[in-house]
Amino acid sequence: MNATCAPADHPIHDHAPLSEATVLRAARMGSAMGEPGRLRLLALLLDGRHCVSELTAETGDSTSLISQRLKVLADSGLLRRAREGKHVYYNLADDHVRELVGNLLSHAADDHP
Amino acid sequence: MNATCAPADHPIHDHAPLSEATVLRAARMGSAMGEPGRLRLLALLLDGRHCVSELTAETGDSTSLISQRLKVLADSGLLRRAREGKHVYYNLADDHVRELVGNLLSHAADDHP
DNA sequence: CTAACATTCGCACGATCGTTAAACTGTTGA
DNA sequence: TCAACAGTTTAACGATCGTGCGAATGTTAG
Repeated sequence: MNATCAPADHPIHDHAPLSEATVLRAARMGSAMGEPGRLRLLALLLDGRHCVSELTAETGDSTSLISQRLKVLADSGLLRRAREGKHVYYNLADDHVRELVGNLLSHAADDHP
Repeated sequence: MNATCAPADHPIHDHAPLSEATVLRAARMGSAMGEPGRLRLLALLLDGRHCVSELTAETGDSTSLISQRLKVLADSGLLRRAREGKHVYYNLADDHVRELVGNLLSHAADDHP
């Protein structure tokens, strides 16, 4: 019945206006970052844009697999795609994403040194 | 054969020393954040600690389900757990995590306004 | 012991991952 | 123009993993 647990201990933060759609979009991004293979691609892309063949060479995975992973990342809004001749270049969507990925990796890095 | 795609266009960023273990830990966190139910819990916890029964009341989900989700979040390193009498309080692990979750949600919020 | 709060177990269902093979798309040279 | 080719994407399939539910099990206070 009674929902209050702590006597009086409410830090009073204002909720950002958290719509359901926002939660879904954020979860999609989190989920996209939440697989080692895709996260490794994001890490490589912190250095700047790369084309699919570069990424296949750097990771050793098949072109098909890399392409599928890139699609998930792009669909979630983390990557942007640009065709240039025979090659397709992928890049982090913006600096906000760059910061997000950087923070995630750095937090994981100095979590248990 | 030839791996170079762009003539000469290398932004020269220094890689953080990105160990495999770091990638796995980061992916685990991303994956934990990557499900709407769990992300909603993280959002609620931005305001400060909450006990399981509070979260159950605020979300309308079953205690069992909330507890399972909290376990995934805690195991990934995002949450800390503290028992206090009959209640178990959960809180974001640290300010780094608070920033991470905040960034993810805010980026998703103003992505497609 | 009982009641309140929380966690864990077993199971069914759906989602996701990687592989293989086929389909596109754009470039190059006869 | 057309055919051959490199680069990339898509489809189909089996295997694996994750999610949520309900029941059973802990844990703590009175």
